Amino acid sequence: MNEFINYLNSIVELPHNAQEAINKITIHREVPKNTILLSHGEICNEFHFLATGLVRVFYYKDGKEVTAWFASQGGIASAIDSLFSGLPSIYNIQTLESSEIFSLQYGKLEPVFRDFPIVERLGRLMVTYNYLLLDERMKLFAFCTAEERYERLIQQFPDIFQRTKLGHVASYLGITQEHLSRIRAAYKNK
Amino acid sequence: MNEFINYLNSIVELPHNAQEAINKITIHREVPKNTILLSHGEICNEFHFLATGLVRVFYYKDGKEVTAWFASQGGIASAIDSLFSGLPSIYNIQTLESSEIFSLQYGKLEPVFRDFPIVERLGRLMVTYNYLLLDERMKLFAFCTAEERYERLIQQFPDIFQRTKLGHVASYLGITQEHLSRIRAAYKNK
DNA sequence: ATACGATTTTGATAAATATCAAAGGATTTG
DNA sequence: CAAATCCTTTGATATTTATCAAAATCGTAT
Repeated sequence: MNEFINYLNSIVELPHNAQEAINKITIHREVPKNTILLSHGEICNEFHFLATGLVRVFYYKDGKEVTAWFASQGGIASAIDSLFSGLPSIYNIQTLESSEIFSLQYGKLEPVFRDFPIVERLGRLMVTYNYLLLDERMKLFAFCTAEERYERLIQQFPDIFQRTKLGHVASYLGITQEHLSRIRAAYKNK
Repeated sequence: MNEFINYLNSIVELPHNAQEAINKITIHREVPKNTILLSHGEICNEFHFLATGLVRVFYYKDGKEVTAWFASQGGIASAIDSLFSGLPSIYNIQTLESSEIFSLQYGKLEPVFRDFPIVERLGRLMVTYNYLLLDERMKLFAFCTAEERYERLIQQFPDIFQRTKLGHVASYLGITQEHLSRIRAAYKNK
């Protein structure tokens, strides 16, 4: 039993042989800081569970990097556009800290789904949960100001500014680095 | 066989008995225009497939209605926050046209999942597909201007302006009605 | 057709955010 | 430790979008 299986079990309790089957198609490794796990244009066929560390998922818009997602301890990251479609991804995945990662090879999951319907359910619940997260984020963008988004972020991820550069966070919030810097400055005087 | 089962079959081919089981927990009805299918604060336990018509999913932000989603022919609509969590929803669902709707009673799905693992897969793929849709929408908001969002919308949903009021569309695009009106005006001179 | 209510557009102004440039601070490296 | 590089902040200005108010348009019921 490892952190990844632990995590999966917390969503749906898996029988031992299903755990084994998943372990067999999972790669466990320590990845140094600033490693590119996926470059855009490539096909993504794994998803990553972070036992420790920090990664970002980002894409390019008009030549600039835009952070789509951060994942840290206990979080997952992948290029879902490609993972789910089999087409090349627009996303890049990069470690921002040295990270201990469990990478599940999605392409090898099919027989596991077939042998263990419970894993199909696990997959459904995981996507569902992440849908809700994205829905939250969506609402935040659709009708909240940059400042409200900032507040929410530091609440959910208090140490993010200590762990990565401002520019990465700014694009995650959908604003420029300068604007984020000013929001933070205004915040200190409260 | 009906439109709803047809739709499900297009995602995953279902054996006949699974189709039956789903049909048994699905309500088929014609709903008049402007009907509220769900009010915020209620628990949502069904999701709706639109054979014809148009609905919007919306919530309140600072007293104002914000459209989160439109669904028309062949689309689905529900208050996913509640459907997936069992908690009261923040969303409202309203028909904008008289609509022919298949409403699947989500709470009765559990035994169907158990009897037919293929339905579990169907569920996973449906959530997955909708995750990708939401991801698209998210990217559109995170780093595209209102005008780019407008362009994308008329491309995907050319007749939306004929079918509902401007205000509903504006909040879907994350802008005010006035601003949307001006974008449209600027567009005509092209 | 006319009048009413609802919806959309237009106008003036204000607020939020971006852009570009430069100045400060950190951090790394020789 | 100093130089070089990278990152963050600050300043000035421009653009985008919101707000509030009024005018124009549309749809519908008389």
